[in-house]
Amino acid sequence: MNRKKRWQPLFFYASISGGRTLFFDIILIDWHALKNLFIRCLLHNFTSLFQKYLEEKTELTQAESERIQSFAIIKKLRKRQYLLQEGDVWKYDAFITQGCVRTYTVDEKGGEHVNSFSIENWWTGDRESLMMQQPSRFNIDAIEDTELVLFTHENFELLCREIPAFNNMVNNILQRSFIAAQNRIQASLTLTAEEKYLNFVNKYPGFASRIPQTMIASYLGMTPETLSRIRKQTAKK
Amino acid sequence: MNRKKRWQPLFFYASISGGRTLFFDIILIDWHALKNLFIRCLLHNFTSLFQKYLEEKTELTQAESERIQSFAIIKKLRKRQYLLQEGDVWKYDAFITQGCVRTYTVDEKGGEHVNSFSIENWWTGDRESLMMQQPSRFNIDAIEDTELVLFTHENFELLCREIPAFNNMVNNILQRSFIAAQNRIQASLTLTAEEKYLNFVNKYPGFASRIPQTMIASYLGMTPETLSRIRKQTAKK
DNA sequence: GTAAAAACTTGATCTAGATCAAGAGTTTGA
DNA sequence: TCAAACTCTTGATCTAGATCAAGTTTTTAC
Repeated sequence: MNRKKRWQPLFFYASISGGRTLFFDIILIDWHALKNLFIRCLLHNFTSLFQKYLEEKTELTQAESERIQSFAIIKKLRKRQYLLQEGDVWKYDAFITQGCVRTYTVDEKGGEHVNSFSIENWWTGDRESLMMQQPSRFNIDAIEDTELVLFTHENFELLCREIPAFNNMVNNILQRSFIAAQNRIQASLTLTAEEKYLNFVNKYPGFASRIPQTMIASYLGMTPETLSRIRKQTAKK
Repeated sequence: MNRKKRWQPLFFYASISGGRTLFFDIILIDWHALKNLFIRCLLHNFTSLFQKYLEEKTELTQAESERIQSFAIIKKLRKRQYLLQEGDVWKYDAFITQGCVRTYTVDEKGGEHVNSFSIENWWTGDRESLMMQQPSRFNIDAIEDTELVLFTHENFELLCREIPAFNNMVNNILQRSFIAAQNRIQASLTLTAEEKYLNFVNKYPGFASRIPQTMIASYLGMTPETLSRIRKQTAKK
């Protein structure tokens, strides 16, 4: 299992009648950037991903769906831009339509500890700050350029009360988040560093190639050096 | 902060008019057992604690409250008795009225890893097994003699649908559980063994004297030996 | 296009906490 | 009531992963 090289060859060729293949060119291409480009081209309206998510997760009438959309606030983040900074009170429920975001704390020595990653089709934010209306201990910033749909918490609660299907969806997400957190605790208690990494790659395929290793190491509770060595070892096998 | 001795002296004496004190006797007494005895004497009906909890957490009509009680299944566990065993599917929502329970996994070497403790006024069970209707990876057993109120999940969901206040309470618990799990992850990533212990004692005063050290060590992700040494060190200060 | 800043790798050394072992105290159950 | 089974403590030793340091590659920004 070799490290995915960022730049990879792309071959251009044409198949001509008679079975011969005419070779044009090879260029080196950054697959990840290309994929992002495609996704952007396809999404003429980037909230449509949220629309699609709602359709999958819930059964809404047209009116309900429009009601939800009417409360949606669209937000774009450039890479490294903050969504939430430590000390601020978080006031939203946030759904990611495109991109990737990390939630982390900074300790007194300046070390960053990644608490979670969130990508398209996931929710992000600080529930504790939101619920208790207290300053957040977390920072949230964008790992890639990111697009979100925000709801103020008042609107969000209103939607929960008005639309049972929406409420069910929220409940469901919360349960899954809790289960995921439980599993993470379990992993951190029982697994070795190597097992933690393999478990992560296995559970979230795609994350590993998209998120800087330093951050993954932090998420898994180890140093970047250790992760680098583990990757080297596992690549051999 | 010295280790709490299980058997402690209790002095019997009387104050006589004129300021003299008449001394009777000293006996050694197990405060913990005595406390439990008192609690049991006071609770002529042990579901009343659940009743009290509901009254505190929610605003229910008399009818709603009776409806909830009508679905309640009372269960008693002796110390060490299982509530759930690995491989079984968990089908309830469970509220503890008295006692203490632990949730843990067993690894292939036979080592036990405590995932959580739950005491009076808390909920317990395996959400993952319940939600996905799949065999549980967890064991739950009683650390002390324990009394619970169970609801089958169907009844529980019925109550959630019927009684908005009940639904809100459940939502609230879930949010708090999720926040607690997040904080635990945070602690396990950032704190040293000693800090983890102090954080635990600080956050859950009362747990430390009630739960065997081996289990606390496991919960905190360290060996009993390490915890023993930490306790010795912090006692000095 | 290029210099500065990040991100990643590799090696040498160190340390918090694990493991192993053995004794003392406590609880359990026939 | 007493032996067996836990639970806790303490010491000696070991090790996974941290820390420190220096080189290489990749990304960023002017």
